[in-house]
Amino acid sequence: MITIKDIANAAGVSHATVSRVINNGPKVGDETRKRVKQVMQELGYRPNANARALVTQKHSALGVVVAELLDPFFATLAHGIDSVARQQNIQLLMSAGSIEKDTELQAIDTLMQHRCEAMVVHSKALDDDTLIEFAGQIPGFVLINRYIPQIAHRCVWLDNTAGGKVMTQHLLDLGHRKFAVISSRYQIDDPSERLQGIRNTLHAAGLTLDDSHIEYSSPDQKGGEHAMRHLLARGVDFTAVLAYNDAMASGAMTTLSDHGLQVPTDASIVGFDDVLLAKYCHPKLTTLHYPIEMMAVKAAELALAYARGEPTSTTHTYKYTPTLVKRDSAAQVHPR
Amino acid sequence: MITIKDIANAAGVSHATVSRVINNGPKVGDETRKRVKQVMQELGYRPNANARALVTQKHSALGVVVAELLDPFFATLAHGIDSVARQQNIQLLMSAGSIEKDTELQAIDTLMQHRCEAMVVHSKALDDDTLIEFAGQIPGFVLINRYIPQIAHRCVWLDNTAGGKVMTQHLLDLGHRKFAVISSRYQIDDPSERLQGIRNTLHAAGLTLDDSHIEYSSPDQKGGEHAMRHLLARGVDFTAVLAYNDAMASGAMTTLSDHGLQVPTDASIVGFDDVLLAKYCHPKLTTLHYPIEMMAVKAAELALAYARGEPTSTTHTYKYTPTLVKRDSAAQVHPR
DNA sequence: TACCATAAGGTATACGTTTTCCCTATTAAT
DNA sequence: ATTAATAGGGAAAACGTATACCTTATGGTA
Repeated sequence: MITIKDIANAAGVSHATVSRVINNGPKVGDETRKRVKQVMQELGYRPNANARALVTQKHSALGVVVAELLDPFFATLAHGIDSVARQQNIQLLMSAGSIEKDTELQAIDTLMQHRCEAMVVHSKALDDDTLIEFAGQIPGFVLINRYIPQIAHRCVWLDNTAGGKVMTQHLLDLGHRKFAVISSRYQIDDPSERLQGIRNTLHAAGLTLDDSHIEYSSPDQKGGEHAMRHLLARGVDFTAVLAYNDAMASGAMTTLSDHGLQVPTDASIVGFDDVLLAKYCHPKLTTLHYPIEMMAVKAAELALAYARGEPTSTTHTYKYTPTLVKRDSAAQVHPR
Repeated sequence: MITIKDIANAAGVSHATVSRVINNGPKVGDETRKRVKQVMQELGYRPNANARALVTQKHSALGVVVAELLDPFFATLAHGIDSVARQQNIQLLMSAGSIEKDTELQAIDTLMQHRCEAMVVHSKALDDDTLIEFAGQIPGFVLINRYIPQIAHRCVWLDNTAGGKVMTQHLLDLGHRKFAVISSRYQIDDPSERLQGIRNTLHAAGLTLDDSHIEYSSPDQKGGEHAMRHLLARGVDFTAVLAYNDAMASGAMTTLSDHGLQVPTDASIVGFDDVLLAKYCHPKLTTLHYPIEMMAVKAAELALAYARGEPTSTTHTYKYTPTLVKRDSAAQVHPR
């Protein structure tokens, strides 16, 4: 592999000069600059990124830790990050953390070994303290989909409680009074925050949500089917279902349909996330749009800005709110 | 950041010994080894991956170039690669190449700048010669979804022609004789190969496919809708539709439904890829399963093996064949 | 006892950059 | 004409690690 010295020899200058040309540094004449560039071109020089990172003590790449690449939600997230990385001509170092403590930890650790200065992390398994410590060590450490007060200016997050509120209010407005909830069984904040939003809103309307009307399951299609089967088996009385996400909502609809129940005639259902699925399942899902791509872009920009040491407002915080997308799965309550 | 020398001092050994401990090298006594490890633990030592890559002249990461992270197809691909990377405890360097010559070139170039030895590349925009040259320079250069004879042992690819054949044969078996094809307008090999398979099979059955029965459009939902609109507008007579992929098939179904036509009663339709969408659209798509995850795993393993210089069979080639998944969108031809 | 093989570990160099400090002409200022 | 400033560029150190080569005990063997 051809190095800076080869260029220096071929161009009859010192390797310092070549380095200056590469970095558009000062102290090199127009003519020399041109000649060196010419030689680099001819010899097909490719700077050694590792040597560079070593001497500058920082890796130029943007590190990304997501839970699971397969999930369309994370694909969208990755896409958002990629778009700013590409725009700023920056490489992506990506790992999947699979919502397990060890894996997430290891993913971040590897990034640190590369002396990665900017990273966007989606962590659900690690505790606040651990993340706060990382934030202290890594200039461009930004969390996505998580809010930790102590490092609020490093968090780009969704207001789940508001989401719970919006979806519930929509169903209330449609005249529904009997609710069932299909939630995620994972012990992360999101489900409980959304549930809280739901509870608050029902409470304000003079209703309460009995625990027996909540079913917990895995946050995917299968889990949705499963949860709905339980709800029906237990004879829970409802006209509206609040699902943790679109996948669960879609699964629930499958089960309803298997039992001869029509959506939205016999029951309304509202999802969360607004992934592709929501548009293509039948009936089309009324759901909450999760502006994840927008959030990902913000997170990436933030991470890179912090890494560069740019003065970013520490007071400003990055909260996003999901918005209602009305489609066909939720309708006016059907009079019995 | 704490280095190997700090460890050496604290443990009262030379930094060479510390390095040996890190790499599980020989020439270090059990006791010393333990002590050094202890110190590393205490001081929270994190090896500098850049220094390492510099001195060893190679980056340990596995490079990945895909077209577009958003596409579930590539998400699945990425997932397959990630699974082997994780298993072998290797980091992923990922870029999106977006099927543009420059971007793909730049993605590979960046990977080379990092002296990445193993890479799985999905390139549709670069020409054979360019890729052959990269293969010559990079030990672990593996192409996925592309076949180039000169570097056959570096290619993990799908037999598109066989795919075209299988889908056509299935519809023939169901009694269909009037076909329409919805293809991709991109000038890459896949569409024409699949079309070739379709043509061959029809020919063997004594039928021909008139050019007017083929509609080219962008390979997504919108493209499928658009193509089907054209087909209907032009009054093309068909009972079966062969779509380039599931997204187009799904779009085509939307248009059919908008025109009051039932699938599969009025027209059968077969997709390609078997992405999530195929299972969740309505009716469920009969399609060809693209074993992309399996292929991605193979490609990643291959890339890493080549990079390590392991003796891999140069004679063996990695061709995969899509398999038919029967669902609800294709049925016995309806008697008029 | 003398010799050698071996185990354990140290010394020093190289990897390819960036960057600080220094040197030498040339030009501008007095 | 002399000095100061500046532009252009070179020499060398540093980044953190791996490793080839060297040194020193120690134990075994003839």
